[in-house]
Amino acid sequence: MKIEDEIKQPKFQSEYHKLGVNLAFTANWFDRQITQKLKEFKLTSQQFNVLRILRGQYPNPATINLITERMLDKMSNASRLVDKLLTKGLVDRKTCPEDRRQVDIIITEKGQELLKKIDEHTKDWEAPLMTLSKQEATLMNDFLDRMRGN
Amino acid sequence: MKIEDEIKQPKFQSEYHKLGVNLAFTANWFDRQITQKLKEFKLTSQQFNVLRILRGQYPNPATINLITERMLDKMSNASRLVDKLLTKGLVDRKTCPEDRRQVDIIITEKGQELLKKIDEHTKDWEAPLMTLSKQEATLMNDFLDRMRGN
DNA sequence: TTGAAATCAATGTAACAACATATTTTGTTG
DNA sequence: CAACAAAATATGTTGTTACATTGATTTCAA
Repeated sequence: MKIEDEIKQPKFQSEYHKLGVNLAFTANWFDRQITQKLKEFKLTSQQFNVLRILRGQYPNPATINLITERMLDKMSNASRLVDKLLTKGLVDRKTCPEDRRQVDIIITEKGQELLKKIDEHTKDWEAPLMTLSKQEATLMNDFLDRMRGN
Repeated sequence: MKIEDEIKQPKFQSEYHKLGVNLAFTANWFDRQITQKLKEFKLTSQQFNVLRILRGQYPNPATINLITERMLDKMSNASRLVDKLLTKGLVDRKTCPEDRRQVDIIITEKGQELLKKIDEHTKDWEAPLMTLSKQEATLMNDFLDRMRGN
């Protein structure tokens, strides 16, 4: 459905204005889908994001700093997200011996298994994106990159 | 900067996976920019969104339902957003005489003036989007629409 | 016409986000 | 080495979001 119909706004001031609205709306829509799917696994999309970062590091530990650097939403509080994952037993946390200001965080076996189970579904979650051809996806990635500035 | 560098992830499983991440990241980045700019006017981006919907209706009133239908984030609580705008004197609210379950909400003179002042800046806020040509913006709007499914 | 169902908005609540501040440890410089 | 700055993380606070529930009004059907 065209964005004009989704939010019942018959016309926009410009193609650019429309793009801003469309971008916000679509991203919100997409995130909501993912959030919904993750509910089954009792994870928020941010927790999922962190968990995947930790898997990417495994078997090396990650610090809070490293996690923050790689998160999609850099303002959110990695400390407290890790707390949540810790109480679920999905990560281990201990203070780094070399620099006791830092903490070393590692994904646990349980965390890896959870991710593996989720992996079986992620292809489906990307289905909406597959309405674009691979060339179009590449082009859109390029557009998005340029949009955030050279 | 390419998304790989932004979140320091050297490669993605597929162009589609990358697109999902890029979409989330860029939209978040864009919203954060707008949020920052709106701070000067003491509005959140959602309040701004509602205010513009009300201007679109003017001089007709809008109900909470109508606002919700047109909002970008349809899950957020239009009731409470209107509350906020009310205490700032940017909107008027009274129960609809024809159907006393509904409430009629209208943007005030003060609200219109605020929007007018903000209008002077919105072109600048769209600057990132203007790194795309008009054709590219149109194409991208099409991609986004398709992505949300025919 | 009256009672159940539907509609519209408001509210309660738990979790989360944004931002500022505090705490602990390390680095630096006179 | 002492004192101060910087770095890394944690915590406090205030406001917001998501979702469920409630309360009021209208609609509709028996």
